[in-house]
Amino acid sequence: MQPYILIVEDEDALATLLEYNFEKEGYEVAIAMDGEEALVMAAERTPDLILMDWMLPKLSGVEACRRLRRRKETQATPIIMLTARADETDKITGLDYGADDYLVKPFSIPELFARTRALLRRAKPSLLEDVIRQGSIEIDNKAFRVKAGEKEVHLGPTEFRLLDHFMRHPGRVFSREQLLDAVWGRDVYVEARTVDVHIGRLRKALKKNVEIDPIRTVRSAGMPLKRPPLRNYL
Amino acid sequence: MQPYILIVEDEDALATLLEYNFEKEGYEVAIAMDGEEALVMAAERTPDLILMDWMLPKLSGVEACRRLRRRKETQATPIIMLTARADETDKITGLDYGADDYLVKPFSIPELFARTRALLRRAKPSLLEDVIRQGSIEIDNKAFRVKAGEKEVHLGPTEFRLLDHFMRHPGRVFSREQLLDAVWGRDVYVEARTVDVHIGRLRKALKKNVEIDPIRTVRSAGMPLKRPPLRNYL
DNA sequence: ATAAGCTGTCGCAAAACTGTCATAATTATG
DNA sequence: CATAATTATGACAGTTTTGCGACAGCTTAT
Repeated sequence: MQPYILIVEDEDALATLLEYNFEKEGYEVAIAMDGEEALVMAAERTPDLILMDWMLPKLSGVEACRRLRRRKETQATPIIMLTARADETDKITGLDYGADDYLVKPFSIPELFARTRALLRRAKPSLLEDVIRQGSIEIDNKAFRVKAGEKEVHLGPTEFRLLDHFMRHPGRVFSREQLLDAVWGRDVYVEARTVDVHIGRLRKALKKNVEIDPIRTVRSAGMPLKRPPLRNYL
Repeated sequence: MQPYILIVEDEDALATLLEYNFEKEGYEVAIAMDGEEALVMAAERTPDLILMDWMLPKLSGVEACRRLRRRKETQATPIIMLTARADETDKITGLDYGADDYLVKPFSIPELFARTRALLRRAKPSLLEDVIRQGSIEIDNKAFRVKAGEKEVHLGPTEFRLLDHFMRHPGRVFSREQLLDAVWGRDVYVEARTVDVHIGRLRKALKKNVEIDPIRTVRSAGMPLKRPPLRNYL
């Protein structure tokens, strides 16, 4: 499953920016606007990682952090602190507050991702697992293998990446353009219909071992709509 | 449906860049090259959000902004200002000009998206909502799925958009013309009666799993009145 | 150099959707 | 209750879009 991240940030713009980026990266995101809300939300559903601002209304990040540590469920949950002042950083990672890492604003999104992944890898390696399962299909990014049903299936590189993309975004519908962007890469000039061909190849390869077609086609008609999408199932 | 954004920017390169990115992100985009055009276009069709350059030919962004605020339709429309100079920023969000947010050039596209989403969430949350439930019907815009009762229903693109439109405006009555505008798109020439046919198809599709007809017909007369409507029920 | 595996394009057939009409049903009205 | 208005629907012919086999160009392994 996708890692579930709780972002605790009162500044709307930053919260949204983070939410946007994390979601795009494949995380499931929730936002709390202050320390109290954070505690409530964390209690409701234990996050896999918490991203918390140092300064927060109602209940400061420090205090929230401390209380989270007291609860059994969130005791080991990785917490990354965001702080505006570099001179606070020492204290943060100290034993006092129990944050696992910190970033000084402004920070770069890629760096945040890197640290997030690092902590997640340590705390919940399974979440970053290279093996994704979806229904009766299983894809292993590390070993470059795919199993459908029980048997192993051989896919070409492109089909593999395509399947991987679908598996990482279950249930979502993508337009040919989006798939080209995500699977072929931006700035690659390929005919949009080419996607169809590869979808076809992927389907054919999977079909041999799987009953129902895992890929659903969503049609869109001409004029007013701009999305002729293709999507992953379950 | 997709949020409709009006971009007011005279510099062609930037305008195109923005258009490209927003469309890719799933927005419907229109571009105005100067302040006057912006006013005209905003009057023609009220945008869900306006992105406006600070410096514009004919009518400055500031003035355009002010005038937009005077009109009832655009009074609450979120406006993001783009400015080249950081030292102007204070004034922008001040009460004087009424912009809701601003960005200093150069800005990053993700940040622009983030702020856009933030403002839209505040102003029109329903626009960003992916799944809408209404009674026993559920429509998922991300996955392009519709559930009625418990079962999944397959709809053609037009029926899907039609249902989506109804679901987003529960209880409201629309004339055939309004539906054509909203669902088919402006400037599409289709016989008004065609709406009936699609309503029929939609009904038939839903009927299979839902007891009562969720779409109510409201009759009205021809000439003097402009509303022979069809509407969504609860 | 040859074979084998992949890729991106085409083109055509199949399938899915559309918009109109004509006709049946309904609802309003006097 | 009969008539006029309006909407519901089945049928249909025309389009648009997707599925897919065929093919030629490349790259890599042998």
